Amino acid sequence: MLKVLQNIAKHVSLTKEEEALFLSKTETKQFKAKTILLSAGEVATCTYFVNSGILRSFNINDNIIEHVLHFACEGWWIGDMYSYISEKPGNLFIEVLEDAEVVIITKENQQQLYQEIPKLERFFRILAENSLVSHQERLMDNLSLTAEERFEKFCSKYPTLIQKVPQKHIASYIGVTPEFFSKMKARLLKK
Amino acid sequence: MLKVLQNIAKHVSLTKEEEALFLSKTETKQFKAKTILLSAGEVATCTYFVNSGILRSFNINDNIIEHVLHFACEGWWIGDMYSYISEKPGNLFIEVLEDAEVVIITKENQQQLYQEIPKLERFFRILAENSLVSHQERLMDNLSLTAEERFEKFCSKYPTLIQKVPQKHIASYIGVTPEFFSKMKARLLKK
DNA sequence: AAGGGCACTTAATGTAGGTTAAGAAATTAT
DNA sequence: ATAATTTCTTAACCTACATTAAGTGCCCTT
Repeated sequence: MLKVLQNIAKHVSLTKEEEALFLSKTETKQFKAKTILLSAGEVATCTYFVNSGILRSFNINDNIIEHVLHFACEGWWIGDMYSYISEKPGNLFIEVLEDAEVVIITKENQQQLYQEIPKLERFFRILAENSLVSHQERLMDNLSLTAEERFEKFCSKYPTLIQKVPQKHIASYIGVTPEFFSKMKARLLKK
Repeated sequence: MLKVLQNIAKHVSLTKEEEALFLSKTETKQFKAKTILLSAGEVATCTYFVNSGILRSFNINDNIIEHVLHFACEGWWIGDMYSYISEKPGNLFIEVLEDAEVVIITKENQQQLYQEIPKLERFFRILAENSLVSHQERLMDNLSLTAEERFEKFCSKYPTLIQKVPQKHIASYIGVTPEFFSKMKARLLKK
């Protein structure tokens, strides 16, 4: 079965007809690494589900410094929620880090789906709640843990990502500079 | 009209019967300042809506240092989402900072309400999405702004809170020690 | 295979914010 | 009112992490 449907089935169960309806309102596309799916300043009109590959969302501060908000690999959803719900230009970029296949839902179609399959309202509620919890945890971690502890937590939480994405992006996600990250890593290897 | 109902009406419209049903599944209580509504280690079984007064949620690190996750005053919802959805013991305390009147919904009742009034599923989806957006913004702010900038942002976002809650809690929310916060405030006043 | 960028490392130096400690001011309790 | 606690301030000193800068390795592209 398709990965999106499997993902939805984790929280709500759709009939075959509903699944077909859902799929008819989505589009699946392939993207090469380095493709930008969304740029800061644009209004986010879509939500993305990753079938394969890796994406990241990030913003750019003072036109110089990038901050990674989120990585998304197989089975994850990603988007710019702020821009999506406010329909205002957002601050996030969404970029393909590793060749990816992505399921795309436009906001328009998502709204229609909410009318036609109210169960999806529940699904996306649960998705938002879970995402909220992990953002809360990350926020508290940033307030109370050292960079080293945050890195360890990252490693145990996303073991596959460490080998696959440039470490400067992991540094950014953790909240340190690439230089400090490199030093910290060397220190950890000595132990 | 009651504040909770007004709050719900911002996103979905209920009939009189639905409103009555909703209210029948809630309980409104008064609490004195310093009351602890939820302690770390407990399973959160309720969500709270603040009619009046001020609450805060926080965790305690290494049994010493408190970190404020959230303030909630009139018209805000508060709870321990992690514990609430996982039904595991949580890390958060919820405390009354200023005598408060609080509308309480148990998880059990909330689940029933989802069945009986599917529109509430949408309401709480929107609530979670909005909360997610503000947590994302705060996370990025913690990564990219200085303490001073975060404080200024806090002031413009929650102007009423500054006079009302002990500044050590604001320091904690911002992510600095009370001592540094005091120094920073003195510096800002000189300008 | 050579050249040009990225990504990573290392090291010197700088700074935002933490820690410790002690006293002053403001609340709260008696 | 007075004592007791909590909150806030100030100041000296400390550290985790940032900045700058230079050098190394390595994937791309042609």
